[in-house]
Amino acid sequence: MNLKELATKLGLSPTTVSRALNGYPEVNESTRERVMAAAKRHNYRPNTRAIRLATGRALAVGHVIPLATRHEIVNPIFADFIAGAGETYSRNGYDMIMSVVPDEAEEQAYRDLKSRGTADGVILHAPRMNDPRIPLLHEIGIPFLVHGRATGTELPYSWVDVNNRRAFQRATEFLLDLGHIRIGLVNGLEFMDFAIRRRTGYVDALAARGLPLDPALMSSDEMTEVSGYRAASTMLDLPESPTAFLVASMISGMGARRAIEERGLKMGRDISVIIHDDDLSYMKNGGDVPIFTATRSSVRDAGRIAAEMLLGIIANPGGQPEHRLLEAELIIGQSTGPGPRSFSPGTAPHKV
Amino acid sequence: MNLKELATKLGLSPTTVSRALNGYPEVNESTRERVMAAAKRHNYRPNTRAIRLATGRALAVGHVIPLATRHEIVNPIFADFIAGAGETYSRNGYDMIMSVVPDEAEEQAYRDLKSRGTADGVILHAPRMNDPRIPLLHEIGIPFLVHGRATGTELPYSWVDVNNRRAFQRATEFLLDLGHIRIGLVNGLEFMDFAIRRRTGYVDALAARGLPLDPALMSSDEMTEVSGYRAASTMLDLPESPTAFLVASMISGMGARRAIEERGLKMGRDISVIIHDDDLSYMKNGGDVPIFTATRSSVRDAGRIAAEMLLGIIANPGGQPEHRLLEAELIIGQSTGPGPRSFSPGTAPHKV
DNA sequence: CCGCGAATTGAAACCGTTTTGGATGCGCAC
DNA sequence: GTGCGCATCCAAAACGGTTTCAATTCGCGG
Repeated sequence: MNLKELATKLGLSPTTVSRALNGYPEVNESTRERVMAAAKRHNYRPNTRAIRLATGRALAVGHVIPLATRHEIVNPIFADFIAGAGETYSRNGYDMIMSVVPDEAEEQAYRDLKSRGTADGVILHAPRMNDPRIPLLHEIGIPFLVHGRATGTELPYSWVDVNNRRAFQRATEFLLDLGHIRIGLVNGLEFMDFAIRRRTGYVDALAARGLPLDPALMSSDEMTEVSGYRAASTMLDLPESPTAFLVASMISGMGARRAIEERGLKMGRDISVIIHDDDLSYMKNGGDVPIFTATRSSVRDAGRIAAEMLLGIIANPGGQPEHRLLEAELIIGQSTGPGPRSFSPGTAPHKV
Repeated sequence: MNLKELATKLGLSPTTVSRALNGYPEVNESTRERVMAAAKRHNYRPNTRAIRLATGRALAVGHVIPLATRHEIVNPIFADFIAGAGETYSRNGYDMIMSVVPDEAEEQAYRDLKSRGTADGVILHAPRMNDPRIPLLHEIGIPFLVHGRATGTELPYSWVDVNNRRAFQRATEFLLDLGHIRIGLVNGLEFMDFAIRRRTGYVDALAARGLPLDPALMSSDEMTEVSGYRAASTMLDLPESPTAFLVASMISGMGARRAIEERGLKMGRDISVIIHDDDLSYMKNGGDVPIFTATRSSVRDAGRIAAEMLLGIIANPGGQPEHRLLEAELIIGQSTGPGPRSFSPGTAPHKV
């Protein structure tokens, strides 16, 4: 059942039927009702392919995923981000199209999205420092929104990001307030923008209290269980081992916990741990009582917001770049407790 | 730059240019070369929207993801499956479109995919027992392929699946051969088809050795760290606790390990653990020496295969349903060791 | 020299919508 | 009665390709 058939069935022209269905004002209310009713009765769905061609819009948003050596980093949070964004797209009648391409084909993938008219806009994932994709997308001239930010990029662009620096700064302060002095940082790979910012937050917090930085207490690697375990193990075996950890993800946090427990220590009592929790639907940080104390920010919400912002940009391409900085909550769980300083007499705890 | 412009620039008709580019035989070789060169020079990309309308094909495959209460189950493996499938789509010039919809809108989502012409076929994820979506897709008349199988469904359908029953049967036998008699099953939710089959494998292996089933040693829940921990803890606290576990996923395996280590036991020495490993790119089971002994089957490969099969079905809609059963490997890691039986004199170990 | 088939090209229809640019009829003010 | 504005509808032209059907040219056998 297509528009023309529906029109003849109604004794109307396709023009009128189209206008009636799309809510144009120049059609008689009674006609409109008749059309609507007939459309529903024959359950007519307009052919998307024709709409796209006629309107010149793709009614779709693209996500390019390089099949990269290192894209594992994105993966765990990817599903949730997609879920949030996809929800928004569906609600607005947009399709979400995902291009999984070999690393070296990423640029071409973006170009094709534009030149073949497959997508009206794209979301850029996992930005790195000086990310070359941002100038690229500018050059191509396709509306886009970045999930995260790219340190070092001068060109303007719209983004949504978690305040990673602030989150890790607060987490560090929290540990310091608890009396911890030696705090290990188990960070993600530091060419990723978010990891750089988290490190900055950690460094700033220590500096603000006049505490020295110890390179031995700062590690950076993929956020897997194994690498979390390794980093924590190494630090725990130091002569002056840390009494607390700041860990970049839930998964690496589980590795850190393993290292701790393997040494007969108890997390939350002997060693404090704070993780960053993306609030993934399949990886909940406990129930009402969180297992880990965490800086939490829902990546699914971020996806929703990102999609909304991008649709806004698509609708109004000329506008100013928009930014949205999401604050992470500090969730107190069972993995943190007082540190050595809180017991030393004469040392007053810092004010919060 | 569109076809018509390119044609005038070449002094040819759009017809000829189209044919030249699409490899039709009735065009002079020298003309074809001229056209190809010009197309490359002006880097002409045919407009996908127009192609779709003209050919009546969507050149896209749909994945419907219900934003469900329980779809967490799919999530962790979803990213990898998608990566595999998406790779295949890209190579074949197909788009992957994902519809994230509220639970109750799932049926409508499939109908729309067909009636609005957005997709040429769909992949059905995470089938349950008597899954109603299989008759639905039949009724709609859209080519589809199921990742997994649906016990209880009589209608024919194409699928790709891991031999879950056999994998868990072998794993159980392996533990039995090691001398374990009391083996705990930490399964996924048993309305999911794969969980049913795994349980069957476990049950069959025990039955084959004439061993009794103990309901207290069989649990079923979501595959999270916490529920793995809970299930293992409960069993370990039984008067007659198990000496080995069969666990449905890497994540719940990490929970089980925590329960074990929390009790001062060592995995691989005191308690054996076998998990199922989907070989997720962001969740590797160790490096050269796997941490967990595991039944392993790459879900990314499954995605690749699924996509290829589906494209085949789309190209040849009349054909017979195709099936592909993937065997899981048994990977020996550090989490398994001899059980109590292997020490009892007079009890010969079973043959493998 | 004519006719025929093969090779090569093109004109025009088509895919199913939207959108432009009228048409038509009617009421109403002058 | 004429002109004008308004409400309502429609024919036809897009959109950018593919595909059908026909035209043209050329070589060659009879």
